[in-house]
Amino acid sequence: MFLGQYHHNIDNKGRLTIPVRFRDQLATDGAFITQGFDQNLMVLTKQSFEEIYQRVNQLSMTSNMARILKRLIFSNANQVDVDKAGRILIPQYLRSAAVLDGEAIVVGVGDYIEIWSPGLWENQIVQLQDAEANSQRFEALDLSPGI
Amino acid sequence: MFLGQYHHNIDNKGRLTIPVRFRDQLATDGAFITQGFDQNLMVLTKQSFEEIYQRVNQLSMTSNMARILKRLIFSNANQVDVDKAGRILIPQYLRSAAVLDGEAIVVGVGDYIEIWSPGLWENQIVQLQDAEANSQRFEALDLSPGI
DNA sequence: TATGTTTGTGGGAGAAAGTGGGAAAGAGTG
DNA sequence: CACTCTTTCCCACTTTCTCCCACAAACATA
Repeated sequence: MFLGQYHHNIDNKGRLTIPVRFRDQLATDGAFITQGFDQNLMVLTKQSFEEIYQRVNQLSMTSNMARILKRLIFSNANQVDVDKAGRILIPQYLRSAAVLDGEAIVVGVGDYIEIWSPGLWENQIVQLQDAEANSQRFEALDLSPGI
Repeated sequence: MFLGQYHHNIDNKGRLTIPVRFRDQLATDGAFITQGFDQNLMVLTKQSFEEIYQRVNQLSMTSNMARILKRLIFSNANQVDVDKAGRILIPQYLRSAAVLDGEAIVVGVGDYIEIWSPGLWENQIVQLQDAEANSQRFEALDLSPGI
């Protein structure tokens, strides 16, 4: 389970430190990085990535949207290894896709990890802290038992 | 069951003492802390949190609302361990989200625990003690037995 | 009242995490 | 084949964090 948010540097070789709490889950059987839907990056465990792979591949090839989605996810995907110092190497084209330069926010969102440029993450926080919107969001989810 | 309210300090390392009466329930199989709905924090047992986790994780990645919900819930969450002295470590981003600095009110609200900054808790108390409002405001909630 | 125990709080030492850079290995090019 | 540029691996430093211990206050017990 990936939880929490961490601020880390990206050095001039494009390496990003993965928070300790995330490493084991990624290092066990490899991980994949690809472009997200919101000008961010996603890091997925092998298992999660293969699930998505299956699901996306079931989409019809004749659908324009499906083809675009496939390109977005697969053409930008890359297997990543966690080095001895706990870092991953982010390819240049992904860094520019997510406007990453020097620093990044590493966010745990349950099954996978998101990587954000600090500025864009700030925008997200503003959205996330909108109390009124949140009450609607949670109503849609209906979390009544439990909470 | 978590009941009562306690005033404790947060030291400059971000550690908060958990009242003795709450410890056993949290320490057994770990606990999770996350942002609440009213500028406070919630501490949930593993069991409660996993219920939410399952629910939220089933949402589709291609839904914008689903991604926001995941970020809202998971990026602000963290597993916490109770140390030998009975304290938990509250991450920096959660301390600032709940305006915690130096002291906190730990409140038991049944299934889970809330953590408040003393000032905001005072506001709550004022609202809670408004007898006239209390006689009216809960009309909408149906507490009839047997639901 | 004296004594022992539990709870809350603070701080210090050691370990671990994060970060940067250099050298070796590899790929690409003329 | 030689050269250059990039990539990968390894080492070292600094900072942060975590674990452990110690003290003080509160409480209970005799």
